[in-house]
Amino acid sequence: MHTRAYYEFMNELTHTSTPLQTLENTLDTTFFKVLSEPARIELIKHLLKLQKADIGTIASHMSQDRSVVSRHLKVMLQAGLVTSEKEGKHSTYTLNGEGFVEKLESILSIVKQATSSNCC
Amino acid sequence: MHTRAYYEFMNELTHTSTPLQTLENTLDTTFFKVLSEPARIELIKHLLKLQKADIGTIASHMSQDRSVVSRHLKVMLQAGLVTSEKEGKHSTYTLNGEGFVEKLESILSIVKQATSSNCC
DNA sequence: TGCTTGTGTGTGCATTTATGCATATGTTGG
DNA sequence: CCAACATATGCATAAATGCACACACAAGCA
Repeated sequence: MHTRAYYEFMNELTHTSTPLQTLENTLDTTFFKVLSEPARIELIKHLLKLQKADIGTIASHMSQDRSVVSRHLKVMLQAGLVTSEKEGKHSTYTLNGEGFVEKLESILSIVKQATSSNCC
Repeated sequence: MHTRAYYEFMNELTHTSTPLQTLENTLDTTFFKVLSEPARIELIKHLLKLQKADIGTIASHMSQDRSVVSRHLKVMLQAGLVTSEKEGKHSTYTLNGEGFVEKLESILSIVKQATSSNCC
């Protein structure tokens, strides 16, 4: 399952414009906001270890309640950082490693370009 | 002028450990928190254009008050994203483009490693 | 020296936002 | 219908923002 935001930021990766304009689009704060929360970083860590897991399993490794973990995953899902899959009663979550890396690469590329001497 | 945090994260770049441990150290939320605020992204944009500017000049391009801009710059200074320099009555701020890029590169490197199949 | 102006920063305050927790609701399988 | 899981919803708390104001400090001038 992919959200609309997921396709939007995937589309961003191939989008080109003036450096400063592209920088503003790429440095969307939502992506960073997702990563600015320690609980979500811990979530990412667990997803890396577990590869694919339901909320109950993830929550059992954390101090927070299932409902809290669910909300965090919802945010990460909207940002395209994780993908979810319904398997009957369970919903499994997986870290979107590729999307994560690609997003970082696009940010790095734009920042490099914007900070180069012959940009602005 | 460089803060203690600046040297700390510069030191991080050469620090090596197990992938998951390094990931936890590298994905420190403070760096992302700095970038999760739209006003600070706008600040970065202006610093890119102006190269080097005092707070008054920057604030004149933004809707926020000088005191607000000052506080944001303080946060970015502590994160090592900008550097400041005192020139008599004025304090000029400059975007630490190199540090920014290096930080992103180190994050990308760790995430790539952590999300590779033969990591955990 | 003493005063004033301009610049940067600290602080109190109201508001917004997000978190965590508990609980309720929804949904699927048995 | 019940059990198990996920998710939605109030609610209290904490944290950050923006604003206004006050303070600190350097520079210029009478």
